[in-house]
Amino acid sequence: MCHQCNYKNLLASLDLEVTENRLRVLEVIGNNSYPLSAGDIFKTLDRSGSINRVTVYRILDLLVDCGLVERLSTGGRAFYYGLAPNNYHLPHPHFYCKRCGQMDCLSPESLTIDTDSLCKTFPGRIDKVEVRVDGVCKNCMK
Amino acid sequence: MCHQCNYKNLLASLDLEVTENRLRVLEVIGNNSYPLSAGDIFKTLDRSGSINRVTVYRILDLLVDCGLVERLSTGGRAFYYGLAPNNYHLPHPHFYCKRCGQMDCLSPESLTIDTDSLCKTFPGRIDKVEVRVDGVCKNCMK
DNA sequence: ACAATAGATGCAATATATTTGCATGTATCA
DNA sequence: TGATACATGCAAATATATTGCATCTATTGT
Repeated sequence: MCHQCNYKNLLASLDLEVTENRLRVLEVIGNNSYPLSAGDIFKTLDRSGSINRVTVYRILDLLVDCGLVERLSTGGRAFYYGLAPNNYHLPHPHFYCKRCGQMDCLSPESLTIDTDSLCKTFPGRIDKVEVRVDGVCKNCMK
Repeated sequence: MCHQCNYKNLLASLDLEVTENRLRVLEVIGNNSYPLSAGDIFKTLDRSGSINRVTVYRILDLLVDCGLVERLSTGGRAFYYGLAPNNYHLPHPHFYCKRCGQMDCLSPESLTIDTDSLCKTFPGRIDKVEVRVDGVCKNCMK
């Protein structure tokens, strides 16, 4: 998703303490081309150096709250995490394979949606619009 | 969502045994104007006459598998269930209030999305496209 | 530099939603 | 009518996430 972001600066610019663990979580998410579950992230990190599962959850909550990371719901039970949309990464839909559980990013143009009129008329607050395509991926179709 | 459906016929037409419990689950879902969680459905049913929580889950799985009911993911941990789209109920997006957890149906026109080109070019199988708007509802904004 | 404070992390326990195994009851079919 | 398949219930297990509390670490004010 993003190989050029300076995660240290990103954290600092949001007045968040720049800790090793936070950087590691951000890097795993940012270096991956598709969203990962908290469990995936934990496993990856724990291999490269010990970390507690709860710490991962807490850092994910933090990063979602501050808008750096996007929490995606799947057709399955776990949330998946990817870099949040920003100037360089446009919002885009995701594909979720119900067979292998992998989530893929679809291109921002693959499914376009006009949210303007809804946002104008909706009598509450709209934070985000999530578009997820469910099915079976190429690999699992074989 | 639907007050005219004949649930007995619906089940029978799909070669499913028409049991009291299945009818009750279908009625709760169908008579409600917004999707409900398995827990909500269980509580409603258990008040009007005993039923086991697991039975509710199993019936929901069955109804989703046979296409009568749609399983929706939320920004929260539980799935919500509503009548599946059909000739009379067009597919439509949903609004999820992260504060009170209520899910509402949005009109099919409120957010339109063109899935044709994706469906034609996607190298796997596409079963459904789920569009969810997250935010805070009118009530909770007060 | 140093004590005081806030924040980050870890560990154990807990919560929540869902699923599984197995026993029993009920409907359907030959 | 008996055999079989399916539906249901109960208890236990599982998967994911959260909380409480203790401890460690970084930051701030002096």
